[in-house]
Amino acid sequence: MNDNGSASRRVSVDGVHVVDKTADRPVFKQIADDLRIQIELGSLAPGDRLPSETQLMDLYRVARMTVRQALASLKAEGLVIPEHGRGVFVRGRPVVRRIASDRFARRHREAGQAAFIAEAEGVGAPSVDELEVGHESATPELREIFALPARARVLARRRRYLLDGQPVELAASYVPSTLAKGTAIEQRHTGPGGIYARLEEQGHTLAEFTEEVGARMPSPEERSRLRLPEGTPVLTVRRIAFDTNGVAVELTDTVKAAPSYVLEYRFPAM
Amino acid sequence: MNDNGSASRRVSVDGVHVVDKTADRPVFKQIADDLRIQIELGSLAPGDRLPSETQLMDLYRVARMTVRQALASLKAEGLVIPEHGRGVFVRGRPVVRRIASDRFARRHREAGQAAFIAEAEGVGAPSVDELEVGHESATPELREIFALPARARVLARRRRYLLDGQPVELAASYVPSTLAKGTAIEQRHTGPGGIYARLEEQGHTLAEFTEEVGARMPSPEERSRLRLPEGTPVLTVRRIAFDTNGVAVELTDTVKAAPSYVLEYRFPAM
DNA sequence: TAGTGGTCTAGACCACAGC
DNA sequence: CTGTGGTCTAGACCACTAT
Repeated sequence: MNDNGSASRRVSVDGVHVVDKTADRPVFKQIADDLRIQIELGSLAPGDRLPSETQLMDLYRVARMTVRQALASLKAEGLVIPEHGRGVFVRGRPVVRRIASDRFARRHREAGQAAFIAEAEGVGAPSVDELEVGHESATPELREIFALPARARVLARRRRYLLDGQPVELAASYVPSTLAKGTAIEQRHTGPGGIYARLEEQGHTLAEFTEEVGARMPSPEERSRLRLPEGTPVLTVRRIAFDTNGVAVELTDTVKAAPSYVLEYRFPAM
Repeated sequence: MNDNGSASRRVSVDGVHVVDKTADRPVFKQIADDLRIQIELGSLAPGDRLPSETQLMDLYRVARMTVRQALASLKAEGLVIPEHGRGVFVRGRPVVRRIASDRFARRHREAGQAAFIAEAEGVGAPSVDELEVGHESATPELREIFALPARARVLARRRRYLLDGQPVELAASYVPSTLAKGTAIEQRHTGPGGIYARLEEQGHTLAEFTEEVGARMPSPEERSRLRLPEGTPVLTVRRIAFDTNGVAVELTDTVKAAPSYVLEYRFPAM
């Protein structure tokens, strides 16, 4: 577990947790290890407050910046969350939302449900926020995916999804302007079944979706829009819808708070 | 982009990048913003060295810890990588490995290729490392998935995968001991086609896989085993193999360095 | 040897939460 | 008001890299 084999020792002498200041392993890492072990073993349970920085200074006989460096490690690992003026708390297990890959099944569209609504079923009250709809010039990447000529335009729909008022997902959808013109896709409300239902009405029967899943750290803007604590990565999903001619007709990029989501896929062993 | 609207200003006076120490936005965030913008705009390109901490102290007229806090933000975002004694460098775009969901197709097994080998095709020289094989008692979670009685045991295979000598993935596979007993699954080398081929030989024809994809920050142990720089999340994939009776016969948990991987899935629009 | 980042100290003042 | 974490300063010594 330790990089160099010199384990941190949890020795208590007169209430002082002794750290070995001469060891190869930095003191702040020893303190972080010590606290991490207590979290993993449950003596510091989810929701519990860690000792205050002042208390930790006394406990380990170190300067405040050393304590803060140990806490910074735990924040970066996503184990604790600091709350200004209140304390540092052990992060609770997030409520995991399982998202199954049948969320785009035609039966949902026919039932008038857009994908996010189908996902949210039974989980909470879904809503949409910060909706921006407009035509814009296609990036080179989008032009390639949609096989569009130079200077082509796309209809972009950017929005934030909320569940019970909490932001959970950022999404940006793109449809070639030529396909969107004159349809409800250009409207704020796309109608029952969402974009996909409107595309099918226009004769673009959908045949297949592809999804590319990745993960990374959020930008500061994404962190604030999703109200993410420090040390929380995001899952990115790029979904492309293809019609029966194998032509890409729609692309959606989504960004989700990672530890709160699990994406489920199933495929035959063929 | 800014939390409070007070933009950081890149004003250069006598070579000093002025930050507003009275602004609401903390100085270290203003410095981080400044550097982030230069990275995003390309005036600091991937592989470039940032100004040294000493230079940044002079540039912004702040104490060293303030500079270090700004750099710590950029590290946590995964934008830069510090190298002791050399400098802080802009992280290059990682080589993305696309992993398609046909990697478990029977044709690969029949061609004698295990999944990781099929994945690595054309990417580099794959190898396996730190292989541990042994029977152990099943966790409650595994007992539930495999529908095993209390005190049941599983065969566990833990290993690290390398590509061109670089660690890229940690994996742990589990098969109920009753299914693995007496087969090559208990051996270090499972033979052509891997575990799945052996299970099918035993009459457990595979029908379906499910995968659950998530992301989180790595533990210190995972960071060191995957040689991950700070600020790098991991993708977690749990795959379960079901036989034609709908019974779970194998489970594999994998942990991959996130920004280097994209998982691809495709499914019909039905 | 000089320059770099890594660790640590001992202070200071501030903003926020809760009594 | 007290206690909490957030920010910042001005030093110090160390370990690593490159020359």
